[in-house]
Amino acid sequence: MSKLPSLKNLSYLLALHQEQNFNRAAAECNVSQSTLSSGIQNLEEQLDCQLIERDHKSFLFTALGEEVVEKARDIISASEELLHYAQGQGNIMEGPLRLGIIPTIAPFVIGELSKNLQDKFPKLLLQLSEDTTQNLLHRLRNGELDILLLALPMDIQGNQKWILGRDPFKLVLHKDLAETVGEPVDYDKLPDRSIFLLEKEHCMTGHAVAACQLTDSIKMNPFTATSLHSLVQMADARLGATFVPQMAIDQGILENTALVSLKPTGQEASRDIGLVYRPTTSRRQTFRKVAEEIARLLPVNTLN
Amino acid sequence: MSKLPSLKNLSYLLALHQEQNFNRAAAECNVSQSTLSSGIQNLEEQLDCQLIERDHKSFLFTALGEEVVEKARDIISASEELLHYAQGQGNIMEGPLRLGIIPTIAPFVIGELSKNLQDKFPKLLLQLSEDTTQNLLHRLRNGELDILLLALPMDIQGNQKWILGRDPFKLVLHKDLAETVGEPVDYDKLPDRSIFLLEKEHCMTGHAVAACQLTDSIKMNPFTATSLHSLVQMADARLGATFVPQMAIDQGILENTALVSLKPTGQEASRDIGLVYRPTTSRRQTFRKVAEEIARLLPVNTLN
DNA sequence: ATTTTTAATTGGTATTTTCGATTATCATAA
DNA sequence: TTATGATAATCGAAAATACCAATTAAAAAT
Repeated sequence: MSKLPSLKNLSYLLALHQEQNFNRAAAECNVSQSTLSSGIQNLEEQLDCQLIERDHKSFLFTALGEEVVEKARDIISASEELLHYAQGQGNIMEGPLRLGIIPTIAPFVIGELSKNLQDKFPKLLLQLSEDTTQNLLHRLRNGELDILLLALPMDIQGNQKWILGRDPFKLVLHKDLAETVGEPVDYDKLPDRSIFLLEKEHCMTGHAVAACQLTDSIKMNPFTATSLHSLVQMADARLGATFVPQMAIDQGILENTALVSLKPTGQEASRDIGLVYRPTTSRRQTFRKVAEEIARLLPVNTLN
Repeated sequence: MSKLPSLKNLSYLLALHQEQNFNRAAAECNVSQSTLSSGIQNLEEQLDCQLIERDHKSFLFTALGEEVVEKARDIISASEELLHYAQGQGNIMEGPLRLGIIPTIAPFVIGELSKNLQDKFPKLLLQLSEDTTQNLLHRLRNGELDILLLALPMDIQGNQKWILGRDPFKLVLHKDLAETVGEPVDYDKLPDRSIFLLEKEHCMTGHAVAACQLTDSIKMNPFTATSLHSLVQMADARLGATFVPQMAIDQGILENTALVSLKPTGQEASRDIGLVYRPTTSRRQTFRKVAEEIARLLPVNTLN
């Protein structure tokens, strides 16, 4: 049996893949450029294959090299987890936990969540990161993040998920406008172009449109906001109506406004909230406990 | 950041766990006893925890040590897979594939399967192992086997599975006896204690009894056989009736006998055939192709 | 033409790994 | 009680390796 590749060399490869430059990668690993260079050559010899194509000035990862990087990432992160686990004496609720959250969820859960986790698991070091779904998924894959709190349905690529709960959408509008619309909501009574939404980078836009059966509706205004708080301000200025998730309302986003929230048409106008993680993780138990904490904060908890 | 544990030391730990003896473990790893001993100590220092309790003569793995072994196994096998993958230039259908099969499936698929795999993937080295479900699951966990072909439903512990297809049970009896029973089968017309089954180590016994709704029936004979071929011989000797899976009949197990097969009572008298693998594997693609080959050999193919 | 940037190479040093021999401890047999 | 055998830890020397600084080689930028 040939010798296993060393974790050190694999980590050199990962750094090189990330930096795409020997010097920077070497600095990243706190070794000299020559060390990293020969480490990579060493690895190629051991694996008996070409990982990068060199052209005397620059280089390129081969297809096989890219795949080796993928697998190496899993191995390195599993090793890091083992190290951390053992050093924590088997206490799974200890050490850093890097959680990524999309912007239409983050502001309405992180306050309560970090307080509750701090109380229950004081040694857990929660590191939050707010970004779009696509960026978060990329960073999860990279090993830069451990778990993601996303709105579903969504293509989560090769990852696994737990559905934590449901978050209903509410139609939010000025109370004067609400009177002319009445309940149940009849979108036809709204003026054309009077529904404002977030930029399409935010998955909530798609979810709200789908959930409320408004695809291609003339009612929608082409101007898009970058945050829920902007949307609320616009609605409060009588510019029109918008959709706001229940969790934002529960957190008081409508306080000090003249806005009211109505139940939209369609019996299931809601998004699912899910926790997403790599299938190769060895920290399911840790994640599960965090999942339970998050689920308790949601408008509708469906975690079984 | 503290240094990652070396794969070498982790493999020493695994060997020690398997052999429960420093000398044998060292021999297993092709190193001296002192090397292995200090490797373990080294690992304990790096992980900053006690993995084994020593009492100057013998030793015992601590609870934490056992858990570290579990995680280390995943890391080592992922590394082996990476090595193998890269050395095979990314060809996933190459090198050894260790497949475990239960005795009530093995004889009826391995002939065709190994022939087909040999034809399609000549570089794939299929290594078969026949054992009971429980032993196979243990060996899968150990990293001793890569995938298992089992009959389901079954507790497959933390593993993952694909359902490949269905295998109906048939009631098999001597043609003279069959005349007195008639169709549809009425078990009441069979003499008491005239149904013979396999030893209870074989999961097929439970599956057949459940599928045909015969729990605690007075019709069953307490004598149990160790193989399907024995059962068939007994039925042919007019000792009674028995259940035989369709795949065995398709393979001609009833040839040169005076036996007939009848459809048992109960609309779903069948077992599922599933392929089971570790959730941490990185060879899903390889396994999937094997799964497809196996599914094609089953009486009812349900692999989607 | 010169300088800068990049990765590979070289040669020497420091570190780590490994082994064989030895020691210490215990269980068991004589 | 004293040998004997088995075990795991320890020690010191030897071998393997990992690492760095300096250099080279090639290309790109100035």
